[in-house]
Amino acid sequence: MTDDRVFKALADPTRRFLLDLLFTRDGRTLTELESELEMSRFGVMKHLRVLEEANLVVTRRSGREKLHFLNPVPIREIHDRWIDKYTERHTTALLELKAELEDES
Amino acid sequence: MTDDRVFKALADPTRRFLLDLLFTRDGRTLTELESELEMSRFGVMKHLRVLEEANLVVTRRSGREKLHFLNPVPIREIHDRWIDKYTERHTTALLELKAELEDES
DNA sequence: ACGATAGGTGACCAAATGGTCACATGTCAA
DNA sequence: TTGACATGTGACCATTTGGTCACCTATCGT
Repeated sequence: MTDDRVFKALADPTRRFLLDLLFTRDGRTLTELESELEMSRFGVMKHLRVLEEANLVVTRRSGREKLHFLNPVPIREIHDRWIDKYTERHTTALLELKAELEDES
Repeated sequence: MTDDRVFKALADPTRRFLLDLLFTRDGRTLTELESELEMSRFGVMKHLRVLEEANLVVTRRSGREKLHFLNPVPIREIHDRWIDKYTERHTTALLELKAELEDES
């Protein structure tokens, strides 16, 4: 199963935070990402490698730097696996209701 | 973080298979789900508990039976976290292209 | 009432995972 | 060309996780 890498990659909070960082701005280098985390460079590197092998992050080399980009395709595939077209409207409605309730509290 | 439970729950292939089973047909009991897996009842029970705590599965008791239902809401939330509305069209197009390519091969 | 059936708990073990470090390679800039 | 900087590798350790089992409780049908 190739999807296993994706889910394993998403299982760690640090890796999700890295995706969040790349979601706000793409094309960052390892050292730039490292500066946002309370962790050694090696730890961050390991996490980025896992994300890359899961195809959630794609990279491009530029001289001695390696630029990281978010790839949303695998996320979309997760969605499509358990949300069928018929009930999607319903699910969205539930989410909006939940958001409203949380705003009030 | 409450989302941590969701991602941890999805990280295991057995749990994803359980979700697949419930996706095809809801309202199954523990023993019915167990019969579909090569694992002891206790293993399946542990997995179902993790899914339930992540709110990916909701349950209802009926006598001595416990019925399990798939809840798609957390899946939808994952999607919305990293797919912004603007690029969603683009991602869908990529997926369709990928599906076409795989059909041909 | 009572055996059979459905579900539940806690302890326990092997394997996978997250994190750090010493050390190494490649590239920039003066 | 040489020192500083960006990235990479392998070994290593503590913790978490997946799985099983002995034992227990609750409910059904007869």
